[in-house]
Amino acid sequence: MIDITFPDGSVKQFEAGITPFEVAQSISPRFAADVLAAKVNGEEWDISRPIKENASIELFKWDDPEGKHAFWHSSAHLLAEALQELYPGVKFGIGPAIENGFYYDIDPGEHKITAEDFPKIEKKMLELAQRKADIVRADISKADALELFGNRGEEYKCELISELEDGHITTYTQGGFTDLCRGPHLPNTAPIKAVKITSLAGAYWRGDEKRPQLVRVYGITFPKKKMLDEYLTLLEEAKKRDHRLLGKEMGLFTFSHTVGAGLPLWLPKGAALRDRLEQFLRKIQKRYGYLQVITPHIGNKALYVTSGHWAKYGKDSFQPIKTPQEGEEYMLKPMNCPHHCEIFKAAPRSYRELPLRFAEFGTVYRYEQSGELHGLTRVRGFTQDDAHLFCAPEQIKDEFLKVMDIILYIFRALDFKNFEVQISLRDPKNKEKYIGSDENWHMAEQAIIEACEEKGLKARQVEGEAAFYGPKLDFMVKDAIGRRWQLGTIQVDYNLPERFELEYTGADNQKHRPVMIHRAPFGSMERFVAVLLEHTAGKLPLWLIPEQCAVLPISEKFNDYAHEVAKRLEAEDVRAIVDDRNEKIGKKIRDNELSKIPYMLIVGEKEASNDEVAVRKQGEGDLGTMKVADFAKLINDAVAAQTAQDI
RNA sequence: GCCUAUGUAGCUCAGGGGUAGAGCACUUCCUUGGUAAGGAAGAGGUCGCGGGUUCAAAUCCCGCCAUCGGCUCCA
Repeated sequence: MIDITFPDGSVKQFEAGITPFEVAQSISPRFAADVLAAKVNGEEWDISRPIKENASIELFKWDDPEGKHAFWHSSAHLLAEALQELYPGVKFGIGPAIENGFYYDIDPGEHKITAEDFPKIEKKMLELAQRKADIVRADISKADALELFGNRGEEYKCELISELEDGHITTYTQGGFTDLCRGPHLPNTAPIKAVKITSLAGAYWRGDEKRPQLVRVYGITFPKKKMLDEYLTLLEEAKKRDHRLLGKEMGLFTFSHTVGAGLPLWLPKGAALRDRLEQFLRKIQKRYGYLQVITPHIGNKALYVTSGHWAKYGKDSFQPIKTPQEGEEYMLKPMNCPHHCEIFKAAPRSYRELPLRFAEFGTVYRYEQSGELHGLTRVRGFTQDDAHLFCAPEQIKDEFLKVMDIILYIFRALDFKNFEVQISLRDPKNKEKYIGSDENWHMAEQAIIEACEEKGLKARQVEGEAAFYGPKLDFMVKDAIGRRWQLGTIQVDYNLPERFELEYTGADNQKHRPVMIHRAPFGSMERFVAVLLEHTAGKLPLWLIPEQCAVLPISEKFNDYAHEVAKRLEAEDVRAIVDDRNEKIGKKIRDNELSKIPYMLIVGEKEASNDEVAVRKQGEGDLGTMKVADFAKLINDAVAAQTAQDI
């Protein structure tokens, strides 16, 4: 007999060799039917795999990420099995579960797979699933594994096997398909009831652009047909929140082939929106002792040679412009930091001035690869809400905490709840990719980790994600369809002060080197607006939205009054438009509801004679009539409440 | 940069070797209305750009550009 410890701490005895599925059955057969995966002593475990010793156990259902993971991982195998049957001779790369579904990378050989083949693949997968084949785990020696996959010409699998440790290699087989795999998996394919192949893409083998490109087949599966339908509906809804669509509909920004790819043009409403965001941040930063500076859009190439950016990113920049006479080289600035370093150097600095915080809405230009461009989230010209804090080493943590306050304040004000915090560390195996001493790297990384702990922020630490000059703390937000984008960022930099030989005089009358912190709470105005649009589905908060209300005259007789109301509202800083089209009031209400304008002010005979407006709130309906001045106050109070800076 | 797909009116899209189509939006007229679509008429496009094949190309072929979804990259 063995002791099985449950997550709540209770212990039950079972025969050695019992499986997690059987443990679940001992609790309730209905529960067992829902269990998809397990962890035994913290190790991922198939629910059909026997437990031989005393162990702690966790059981996962569909609602647990671990449950979905096993479900989709087994689905990836099912996809591979289907592809193997449909396209004999395909070679397999890897096929993991992902956040929403799974994929399998394949080398199709002479076969050509297109989107038209999806229904065929789905049908085959369902047909295979309905055979309810057991998914069987087997230990295999490295030599046997190499032989097994080698005989099938599975060069990619052999490469993976050759890197594995003998004695820790397992395969999983269902039906006629055997895969190199660590598991865990479902006990059989029966629970897979709904299948959708979602897309096809090229993907480099092992993520290396110098290696062959495989075909990545994406799919998603569910235990119920209804769940798939719901998922597809959700996807459709998400597509409507795409900032590229909303930006067009709302008249915020556009692109022009003639101006160039990745170079956004901000339309009047978008520019005004962006300006409001800038003013909002400016006010906060003023409170925090930031000093606004302005620097040119270009800089001498030498500046970037000094900073190290030329060596690192010279090829990825718009190439230098040569002056006609002297042949000097200037670059469109790809970042603001070197300029700000020069501002620091413009005067002798004393420790009494520190921390010195230079802020600038600085527009930068980067030659992003063409395939990378994406709406406003990845562009070639963008404006960072940048600032560089020059401080003494012992001030780092405090400055860091203050920046975190600003970022968290902004996220709160704009109702960003689902952000993730990531500490990006150096890849310890690839130190040559970074510049700066080991000691400085260690100090900076520790400062970030401690600052997060102090703020009680749950941060994910990721090695290899640091900038080449220092570690960073990033605030990531997902877009409408689940892609992660970095917004706010705080980066410690010991490197630039060194390269620019920045110094200040300390209390000891000696020269000291400051530390620099780069930070941008929005990240970039472009990306922030994009993510904001997707999060709000275009229903921006009242203080930001381009048009706060529309005045709707009941008939053309009241157009004059409507325009007068709008004018009076504008005078009170309320943004109003007039819908004086020759349409019935029902039509105007419908159109303005759909355009998500927060308030409609309906004016007819009654209102015109009483100096009133009939207020209708978007999505909520008629609020009754009020004086024009009272409505202006209502809007302005709401705006004041939304932008109150009670930090 | 790489792989796949797409590009027709302001928007959403249909069509397809031989007068360029619809709905919505827009303009004008009728209507003058009270909380989610009143009616009529009109205007609007070298079918992404450049080559080629053809008597004839928006349609077929090639190249380029842009865009979608990924990969790689992201100071």
